[in-house]
Amino acid sequence: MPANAYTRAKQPEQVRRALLDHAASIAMDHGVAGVTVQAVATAAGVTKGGLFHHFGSKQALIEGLFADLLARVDAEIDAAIEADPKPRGSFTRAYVNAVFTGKSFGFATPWAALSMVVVTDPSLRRLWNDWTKARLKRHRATDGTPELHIVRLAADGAWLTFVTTGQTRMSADLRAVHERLIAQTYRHG
Amino acid sequence: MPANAYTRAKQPEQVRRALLDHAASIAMDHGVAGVTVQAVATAAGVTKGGLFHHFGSKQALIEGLFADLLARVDAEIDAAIEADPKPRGSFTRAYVNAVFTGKSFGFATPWAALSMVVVTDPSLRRLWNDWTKARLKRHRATDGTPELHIVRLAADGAWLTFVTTGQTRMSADLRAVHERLIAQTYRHG
DNA sequence: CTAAAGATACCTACCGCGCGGTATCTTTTT
DNA sequence: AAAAAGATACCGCGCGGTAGGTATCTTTAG
Repeated sequence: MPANAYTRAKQPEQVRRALLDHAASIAMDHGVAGVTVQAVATAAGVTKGGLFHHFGSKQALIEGLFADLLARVDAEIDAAIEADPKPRGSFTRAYVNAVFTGKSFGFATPWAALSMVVVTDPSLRRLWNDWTKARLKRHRATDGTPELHIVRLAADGAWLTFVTTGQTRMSADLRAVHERLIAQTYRHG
Repeated sequence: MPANAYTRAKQPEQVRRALLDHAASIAMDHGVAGVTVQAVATAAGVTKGGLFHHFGSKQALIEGLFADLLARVDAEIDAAIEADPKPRGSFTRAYVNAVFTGKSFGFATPWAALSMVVVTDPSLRRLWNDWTKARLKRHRATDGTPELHIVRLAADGAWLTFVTTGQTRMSADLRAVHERLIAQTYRHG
């Protein structure tokens, strides 16, 4: 009934969420270059001014998006580790599975677009490095071997391959690599 | 002696080279975002108009740069394969060595910055994919096993790690991974 | 309970900047 | 003379960001 966006009910939490969600969506559909302040605001049904109220700068928006996505990955990996009966290599398995078939970290996620800007942007790079570093320290007892390290690196490489080939679905080749890497986490060094 | 760039001797080949070289240099120093038409032209001692005479668009400049760098990598890898006494895994070894310590493809090269735009830009992506595909087909007899595939993927992953951590030199950790991967190319599946 | 007062949410309108690109001119080369 | 090489001056566009207004919500004083 408002007809005018001015007079509608104010729901800051939902607007903030909408901004993050649409930013992620745009990144997925049109690449990171498509993530402009104007585009995100419009998609979320808000003006640029409104966006800048929630995020003081574009940088802040990107960092917010990144942190949001990272938190989901974190939860997903924790859940996977907990469900894994075998402690040794459990983190590596969770990580590999997350990369290949994860709901929040797999190929068909905003990460595909976002991972590129992570490389570019120093502050995002720091967030990512802190995360990996903390994870590594935390699972050093179960996943500290060089063999498992290489397995994780290979998963990263597969990820890179996927991104550069621009596929939308996993090829049979990648599936084979996935299986092989998982199997490798059960081998003893 | 010219004082005025107008009256200096014209050497189109060298100017073209200078444009590509400085574009690469800028990409290394200031990231891919720093590679603007103006910046490249100025660095090469030419105006924008001059640059556009050699490259009809920025896209053409980037593609030219990419092709140029790729050609060097190609040569380096060919040389490494030829110098390798053992045929089995020779391409994988050449590739891994190129990634870790290569003069034209390693960490301290313009590739670190350029690889990001490769992911973004569809046409560059195609060039890269064609290259890898051709290489893979060519060395299928000696490097076609899944084990070697994973080794190459791990090298890519290590490369990604290096880029995201923003280091300028190789860590001891990465050196260890390098050795391990090379060793793995000598193992029989 | 009510209404003023303040904070919060959001919009409209604008700005400066640097980008890629073009048109046209001058000089050199062939 | 003609073509190539390069300079100069300009343009439009979209970007991130700002200023100041107007709603709605929350708190508090009477």
